Amino acid sequence: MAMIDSRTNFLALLKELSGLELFDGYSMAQIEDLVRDSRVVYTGHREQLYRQGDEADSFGVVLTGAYKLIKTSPDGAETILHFAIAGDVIGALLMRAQYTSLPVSAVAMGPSRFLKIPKLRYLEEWATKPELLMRVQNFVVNRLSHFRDQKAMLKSPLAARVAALLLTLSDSKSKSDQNQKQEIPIPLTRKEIAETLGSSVESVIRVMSEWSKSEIISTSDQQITILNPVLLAKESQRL
Amino acid sequence: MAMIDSRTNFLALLKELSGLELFDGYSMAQIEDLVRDSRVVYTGHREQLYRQGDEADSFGVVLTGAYKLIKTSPDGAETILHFAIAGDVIGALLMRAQYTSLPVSAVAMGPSRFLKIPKLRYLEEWATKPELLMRVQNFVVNRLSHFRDQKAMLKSPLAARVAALLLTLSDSKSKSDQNQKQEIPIPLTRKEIAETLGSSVESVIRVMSEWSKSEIISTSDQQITILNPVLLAKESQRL
DNA sequence: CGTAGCCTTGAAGGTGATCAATGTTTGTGG
DNA sequence: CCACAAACATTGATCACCTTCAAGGCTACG
Repeated sequence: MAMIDSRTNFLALLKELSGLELFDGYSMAQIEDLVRDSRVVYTGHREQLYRQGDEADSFGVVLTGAYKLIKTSPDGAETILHFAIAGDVIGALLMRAQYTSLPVSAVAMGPSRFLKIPKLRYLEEWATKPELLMRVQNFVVNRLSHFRDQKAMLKSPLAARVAALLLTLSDSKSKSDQNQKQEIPIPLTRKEIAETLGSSVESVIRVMSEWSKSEIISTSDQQITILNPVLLAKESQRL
Repeated sequence: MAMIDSRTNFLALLKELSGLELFDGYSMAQIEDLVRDSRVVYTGHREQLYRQGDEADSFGVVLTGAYKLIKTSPDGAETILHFAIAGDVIGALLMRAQYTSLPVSAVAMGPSRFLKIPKLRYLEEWATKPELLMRVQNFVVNRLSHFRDQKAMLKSPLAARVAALLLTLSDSKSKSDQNQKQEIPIPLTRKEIAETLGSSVESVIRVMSEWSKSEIISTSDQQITILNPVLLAKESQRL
């Protein structure tokens, strides 16, 4: 179950927050104001942080681990809309006006920590600071940009779309965009890849096992490693 | 060619702007501050308002008509990402930081008018007003929400996706969501529908001519009318 | 030790893309 | 105002990519 830790060394938390892009340049005191009344939530693997349809009464930041944002169709099919990794902001755009219900669920991928900030805090503190609003927008812009890229690849064969997804996810870190091998920073199942691309598990598996054979990628557990980014990039351009 | 009208009755323009959702509740004087140095741009059918890759040095509001936001792939394929109708804000999220190049092109669908506001104005006026930023965010949220809905339908048959698109576009107006027939407020070709859904013209035509025969929709020129919204909604739910 | 989640492989079948050809409407320049 | 080009709509035939269905193995976990 999700556990709430209200007693964690508060100073340590502030320090952790000040390392995030979102709060870059803010003083500890300022950050303290912004996250007052917030709580750190621990979620285990596959545990729900937010449930689609519930009232949107908080937003927050991913501290460690990752969450997938899922939309569940009436017929039970699930679509993954976004992978939120550490530093990512979730739900901020819903914090306005009256009642809003969550358009998606958030589910942890592996043990993760999330800083849950109450809606009131947003309305009173965040929403009055243009600089902060702009920073939040940054995250939205990134998400929009992913949507754009994925939509533009709708007519490409599945292999190209999978390749592009893997490259994007590894780029998130973009430590060294050399021809070196790159790890994908989140544990990712074939099913999740399929649900992200609107495809079927089996098809994704067929595509990826080819790459495993030709040593373009390798998987152990659910850690995918891109062994040959150059070849994978070539795959992503296939017509 | 695009024409710029810097002498239009300025008062009339202000009045027009004050009728937009974006400026709802703002005084003429306030609006005047926000749009100082802006120009009304006239674009003809199929004419480009913005070109993908160009520098993002302005943003703005659609006054009349409509624009489609297109992403062109290196291989020449075009994907339509968004239909911006009157009142919609375009490009605002790009108005920050240093240099940014436009991720999409904007092309007029029929004769349209656009209020082009210089980047500087955004940075100095808009970006300092939380209330205004939140309003702009509203438009982004809507766009995100469309992306979500479309992505969630990726596994549905083409007919369902076309139906959903038509319903969404007619809902934009959402004057009366009765079972009455509804007009789609923008001239729309089958090719554009295909490019929106990542499909082919021929397939879209096959789907839609069925509906024409069964009197669910009708087309004259490029004006599509939904004759039977209920049946079309049923189509959109087909597995 | 049994269930649940994940991975894999094979076979069959369908949806929709592609190619090709033609009609229709719109727009443009002589 | 006519002729020609460009954009749009349509229909048919073929075929590939993926989905679906089925069955089995593997690992983790209570």
